[in-house]
Amino acid sequence: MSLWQSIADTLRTEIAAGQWRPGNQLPPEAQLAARFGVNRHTLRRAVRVLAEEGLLFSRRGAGVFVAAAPVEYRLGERVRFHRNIELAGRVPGRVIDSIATRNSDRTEAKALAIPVGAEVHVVEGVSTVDYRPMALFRSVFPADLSPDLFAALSQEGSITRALAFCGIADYTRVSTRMTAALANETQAAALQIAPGDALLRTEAINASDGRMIERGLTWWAGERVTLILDGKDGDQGS
Amino acid sequence: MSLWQSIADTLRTEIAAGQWRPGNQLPPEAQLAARFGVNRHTLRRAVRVLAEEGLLFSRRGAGVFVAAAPVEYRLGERVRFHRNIELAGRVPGRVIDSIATRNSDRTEAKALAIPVGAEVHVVEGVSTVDYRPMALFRSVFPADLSPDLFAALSQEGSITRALAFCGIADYTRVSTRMTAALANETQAAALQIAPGDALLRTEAINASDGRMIERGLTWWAGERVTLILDGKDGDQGS
DNA sequence: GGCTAAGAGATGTCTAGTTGTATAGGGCGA
DNA sequence: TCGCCCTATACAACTAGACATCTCTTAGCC
Repeated sequence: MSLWQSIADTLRTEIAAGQWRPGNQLPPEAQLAARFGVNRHTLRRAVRVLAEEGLLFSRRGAGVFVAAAPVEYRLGERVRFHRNIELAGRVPGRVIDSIATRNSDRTEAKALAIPVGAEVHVVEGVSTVDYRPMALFRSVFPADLSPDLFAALSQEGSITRALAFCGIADYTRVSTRMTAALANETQAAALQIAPGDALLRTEAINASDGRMIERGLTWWAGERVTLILDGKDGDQGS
Repeated sequence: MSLWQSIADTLRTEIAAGQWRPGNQLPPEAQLAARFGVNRHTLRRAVRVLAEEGLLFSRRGAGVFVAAAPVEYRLGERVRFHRNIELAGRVPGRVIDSIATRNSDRTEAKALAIPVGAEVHVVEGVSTVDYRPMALFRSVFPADLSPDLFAALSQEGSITRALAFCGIADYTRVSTRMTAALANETQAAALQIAPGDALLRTEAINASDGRMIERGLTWWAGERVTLILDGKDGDQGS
């Protein structure tokens, strides 16, 4: 067996044994290389394999970390991404790739109970947990909710905060639909998974004061998340 | 006489004449093959024989080197592997194969003056000099020395540094026992010698501030090392 | 308190060079 | 014919070093 394979095995068993806890940072590559008595490149190969297996992940400039078990994401009546992730002891993050205003299509119009072609703001991006991409999202808001919404979405990293800025302090989930899908190349690249990997697609509609305010489409990296529906919450619409 | 034999003879006499000094790197195989006007495989056969004789050793990706004379390893009151080897002008190294926590057996408990079954950390690996394995070691530490010891041992390549990290800045040797043994297959493979070759087995107990902190078992490759006891130091126990 | 600059330290990537190993085949003598 | 020596080629595995890029912390300043 090659050197890097035995190193990978050693690290794997150490992680399995709990010597390195999920979320913990491993020693720097140079130190690990010294410990195993190999060149840094050889160690990196072992780390690469473990990263592909999902056991480790590395952040340039920061270090190598033990990947956490799948995130448990609770779908209740009030779903707040940042709060949800923080409650799980993880570090939430959002990267917004684009914000645009355009005319709604039929599906969006029906979901938001607005006329077909009415203006909507569309926000697209990636949600991260512990600095790893976990989901792609596309949120659609009626443009007439507030004249400030577009600016607020551009400035705030959090949708909840943007809505609060526009006077929408609270909102609840009206319906959630879930389906499975396979990642195409674009999605796979954004989520750092392989094309053809499993995705969990959710469509959520949020309302405030009886008015539909958001239709959120989310594609979750299947292997990194477990969605949880409990109690009476969850699937109410159809 | 075959080509490879005459090449081996040539190299042997050159080494004996001091043309290639101990520790020096030989030209790459390709260059040597060109010099002798043979294929690289033919040259490699000559090198292989000299390596089996102990005159040369090769490191994949690094080169072919002239083996050094036996290391002189001084057993004083303060024994520090890295420092000791560096003082001899060699390159010290340690490869840690495993780190584990388990319950102590009777022998270990007695040596460390702890209750039988008390938790100990056990570090096993290979000590190298000039990138060649020179000894197998097994160090046992009381687990209650410091809660950080396990992590420190995992991260540091040096036991001295790991102990220093846990606040044990200095330690001295309480006793050293030495016996001779024959290498079994496992040991021979790890030390890159032949089964049945001579081993030197030492048992050292180190203490700091009157507290036993380490029991170190070491199996030295007999032909690669000369242990030196001088003055009043060394064998104090029995 | 907040902002900026600087620096140390970490990973990412690239190039180059070296040994290890596998495969295939020619030549030669017992 | 068989075994051994040697050539030839290719690729895998590993080392070595340099440099880019990013992160994180600290110090200094306003």
